[in-house]
Amino acid sequence: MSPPPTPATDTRSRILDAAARLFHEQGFNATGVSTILREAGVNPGSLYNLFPSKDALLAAVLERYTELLHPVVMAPVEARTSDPVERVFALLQQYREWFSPLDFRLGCPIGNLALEVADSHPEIRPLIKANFDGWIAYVRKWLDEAGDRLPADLDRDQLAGTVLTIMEGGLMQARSSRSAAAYDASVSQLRSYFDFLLTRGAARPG
Amino acid sequence: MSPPPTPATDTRSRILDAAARLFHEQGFNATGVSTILREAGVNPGSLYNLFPSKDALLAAVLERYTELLHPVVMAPVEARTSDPVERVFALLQQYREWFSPLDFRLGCPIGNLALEVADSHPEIRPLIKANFDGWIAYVRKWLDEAGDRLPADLDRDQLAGTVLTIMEGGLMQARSSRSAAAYDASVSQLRSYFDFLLTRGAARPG
DNA sequence: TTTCTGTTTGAATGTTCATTCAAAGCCTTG
DNA sequence: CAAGGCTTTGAATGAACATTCAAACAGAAA
Repeated sequence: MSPPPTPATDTRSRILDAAARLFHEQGFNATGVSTILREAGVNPGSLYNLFPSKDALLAAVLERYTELLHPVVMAPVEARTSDPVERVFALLQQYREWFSPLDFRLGCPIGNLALEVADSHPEIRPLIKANFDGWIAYVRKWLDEAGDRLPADLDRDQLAGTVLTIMEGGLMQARSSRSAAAYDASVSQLRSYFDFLLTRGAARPG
Repeated sequence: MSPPPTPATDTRSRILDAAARLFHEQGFNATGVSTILREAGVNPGSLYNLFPSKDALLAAVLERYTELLHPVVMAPVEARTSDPVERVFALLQQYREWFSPLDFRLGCPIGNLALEVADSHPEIRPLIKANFDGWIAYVRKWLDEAGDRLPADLDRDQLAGTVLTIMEGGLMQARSSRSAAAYDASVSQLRSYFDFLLTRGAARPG
């Protein structure tokens, strides 16, 4: 799973760290390779020895996000609560806690890239989709684990996707207003919807 | 309301049309001024005579979107149905009809810019927020018009914001997967939530 | 016709961009 | 120690970038 410890591993990590941070803070197009080089403490030749192009570096950053989804995003959520329904809201709460200290100046690193490079970089789009799919799969798993607390006729795939929709759409508005209110509003409405679903699940026949 | 017909009015329109289209298709940073000039059939001096900078041009594009919100976005929706609740879903349906013919290659022009330039261009962010606020205000108005069909204790501001969340978050996923499914899923869950709210409104005491 | 204001022309500017490459260095293997 | 292959160095390259400006032009006013 982890690559062999060749001399370039450190360099590769430093580049990926710097690139991921800068792409998140400034966007892909607005981040110059020279800035990545400076922040990573590396020369152009080293970067281009490891990554054939800036686009390939972006691809590597997105592959890394996929790898980090469990340890960085999902494991802390699952450690917070064991109730599958509460895990959904713990996940949404975690994003709030990550971004509200910065007044929502940054958005979701994947979502930002999704809107910036989705149709200009055909080879990147699948990597973004893979991140979204992985994220949704966890939510979907939790909804499954909720079993018959949720209505039997509920489309759980749809609902899992909607949780991501709420997170991304809410974060976008929070960023535009530099305030948590819009994010909280959407999460609060989702909670209200879940309350309804749980009532309907509890009232099931048989 | 409309500017006086000075000779530069046509030029200004052509530039704004081209810039709006290109920013939507390619993003702000990925669109070169030279491309805008070519597509608008205009020379650099003309553009810089009317707009002091590329950033100022972006600001003008966003002001124009604000002006077009009613005639282009909301009036067609209000013409489609007079039922205020159905207008919410007609609005969401309209975005689907705009973007599905292009396989969701483009996203919401405002949303795209929101994530791309929100924190690098401080003077632009309020213009994005104004667009969002105007959009939400229509939804909010419709929710008001629904009167006691909706529960009295419903936070209608929150719900109106959530409708935008669903649109933006759904569109982002539709773009990443090049498919309407993710968008439809979120709209469908919102419909289910509205059905619940309408039931609860109808069942009100008194 | 002359003057004036606003508009357009388009070549030129200087900067920043992603990328290249020959040379030097390092580290492992024989 | 010698050989060979990654790895790093960092100056150099050419393209694309946003922007400028002096000069030409257009149309209205006097």
